[in-house]
Amino acid sequence: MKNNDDKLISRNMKPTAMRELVLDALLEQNVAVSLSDLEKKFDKADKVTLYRTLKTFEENKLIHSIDDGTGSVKYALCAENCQCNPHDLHVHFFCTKCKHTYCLNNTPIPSVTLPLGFEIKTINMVVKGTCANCKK
Amino acid sequence: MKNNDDKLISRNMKPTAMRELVLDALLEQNVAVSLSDLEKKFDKADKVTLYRTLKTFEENKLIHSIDDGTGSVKYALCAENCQCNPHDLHVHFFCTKCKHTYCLNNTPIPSVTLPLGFEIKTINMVVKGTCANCKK
DNA sequence: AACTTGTTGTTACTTTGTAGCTAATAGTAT
DNA sequence: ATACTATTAGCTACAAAGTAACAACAAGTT
Repeated sequence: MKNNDDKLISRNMKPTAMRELVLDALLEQNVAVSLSDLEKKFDKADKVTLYRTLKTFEENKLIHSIDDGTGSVKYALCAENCQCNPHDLHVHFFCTKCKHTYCLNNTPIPSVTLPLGFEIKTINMVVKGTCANCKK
Repeated sequence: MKNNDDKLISRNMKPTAMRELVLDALLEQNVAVSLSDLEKKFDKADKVTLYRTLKTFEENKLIHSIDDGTGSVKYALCAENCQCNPHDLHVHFFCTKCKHTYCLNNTPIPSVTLPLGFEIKTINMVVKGTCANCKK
């Protein structure tokens, strides 16, 4: 628990009970989670509070959001010192069978050359298909 | 108008008035449009009809959908003989200033190497930043 | 103890996307 | 032409996601 507090503090957030709980939940997952996933997990907790907890985490770059095309945004932990710059970003994978969204942390987003005058700030790259688990 | 009919017919759709209208609207745009954009444009037309027209177009690969992360799916015309396979796909660009979503038709999606066991079906790649128009 | 600031809970509303039914239209066979 | 069939269009209604506004609470500070 102390560990998680440190994570929160080092990202300039007060380590409240709610935040510890949500951070714990994120830590024990190997796939990205949505707001409604969290709602199901903590069915006593308020939806808006969870929502704001995620937003706060995101603002402080503890987690990043993934728009995987399912209609609900997913969230996953950032790497230790991530600043969410384009070169920090990795590819995400959505499995159409198990409906899980993975961070492919070892698959950086390839660089693209844009037309003249277009300036990149960030990239979202989602590959869809079947994951290693579902292929078996 | 005959032109558009051909486009519809060659993609196995009956050239109805509604479809011609929507196709026209898509043709005259150089940016991707959302359902609500169309609703504003044709404020006499029913939202659900527009919705289904887009769905039909998409199924028949006349247009493709783009999830640009704004929360509303955008649509844009496919190239003449597009089959929407991974190698047919191009990068999309969302300008955070003018809020327009562009098809970068000349910017194919770079290939990525996935971890073992992951099988690709399709890719969505959206670059966000400032477009050439807004940079000036 | 009173004040300030940040966090949580409640309610309520907007926007997207969509299902289900009905009405209109058109294409086909008698 | 008429009746039958299949598509397409319009209407109503609803669920889910995201979020704004405000009140209640907690915690730290003078």
